Amino acid sequence: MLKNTEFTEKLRSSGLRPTKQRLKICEVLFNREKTFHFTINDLVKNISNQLNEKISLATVYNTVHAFKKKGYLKEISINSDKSYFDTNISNHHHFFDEDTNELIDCNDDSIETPNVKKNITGKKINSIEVLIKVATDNQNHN
Amino acid sequence: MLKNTEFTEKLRSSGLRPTKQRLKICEVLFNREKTFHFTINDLVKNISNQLNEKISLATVYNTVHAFKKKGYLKEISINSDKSYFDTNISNHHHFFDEDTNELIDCNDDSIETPNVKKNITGKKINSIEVLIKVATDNQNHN
DNA sequence: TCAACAGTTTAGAATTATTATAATATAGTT
DNA sequence: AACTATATTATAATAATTCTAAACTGTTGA
Ligand SMILES: [Mn+2]
Ligand SMILES: [Mn+2]
Ligand SMILES: [Zn+2]
Ligand SMILES: [Zn+2]
Repeated sequence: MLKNTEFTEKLRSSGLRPTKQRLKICEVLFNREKTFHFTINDLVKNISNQLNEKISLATVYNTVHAFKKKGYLKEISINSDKSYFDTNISNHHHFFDEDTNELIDCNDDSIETPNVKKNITGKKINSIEVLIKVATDNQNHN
Repeated sequence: MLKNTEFTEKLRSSGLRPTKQRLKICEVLFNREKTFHFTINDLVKNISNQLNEKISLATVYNTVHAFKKKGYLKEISINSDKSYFDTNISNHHHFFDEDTNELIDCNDDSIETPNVKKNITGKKINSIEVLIKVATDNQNHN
């Protein structure tokens, strides 16, 4: 549970001005026990629920992208409809529940990061991510 | 190299009427030595290049989704901008070159499908896919 | 053979996530 | 306080995708 002044410091130290919009978004995103996944729309709803003031949609996009660039968020693409963001910035993998559209972190005891035996020449590996799609086992034969 | 009559049979056997649009799309997608990845826009361009007639965008979308539903194509989400489709329907993994936005199949000697040690209760695993993002190793410190 | 009908194609409109614009406001600095 | 770079905002623009509803076509069975 970071305080407001700590967010201020964190933002300033990464070259982002601690505006009241950014501080509020920090509260919503990082004042939590557990990490979580969200869409921009989820975040906009959370902001108007948990806080009195409104933050413009453009600012929410700007801030999320700024936080991603600074490494405070990760972006996850499951389908082309919308982007998911993750406050868990550690290297980890995901289950995606196709029934509920829910994204769930894999623990280390669920799966291990696979070993890349041959990489593409001249390229650096930026990330290795496993996505496990699951659904209820109802045998649909359409 | 399948012939037109073979595509006709394939379509009919999966409950899709072999219209001339679908047969043309089959030619463009499946009359190849190697599998490949494409976007809807790529496919539309290929159609107007390789063939005389034009197929409406709505039909291209309809057909690609129908083929995906029948298991003749796979959809891959790398970023939220657009969907990629894959004529390689086998279980395999991908490199994504962030410099060129190119999607490249992993061979079995590049990576092995990771083992899922614990699945979510009551759910069936539909797919396990690894995505390796690579880029040129130029040390950008912005 | 051919009428009937379900399935398909199509142009264009609608939807939706995201990005761009450009005017206004604010934070940090002197 | 004044200055300047940054940030916010409402709104417009963009772009991928889906929807609509009218016209067309493949299949079937009388
Ligand atoms: Mn889709
Ligand atoms: Mn994006
Ligand atoms: Zn996660
Ligand atoms: Zn592939």
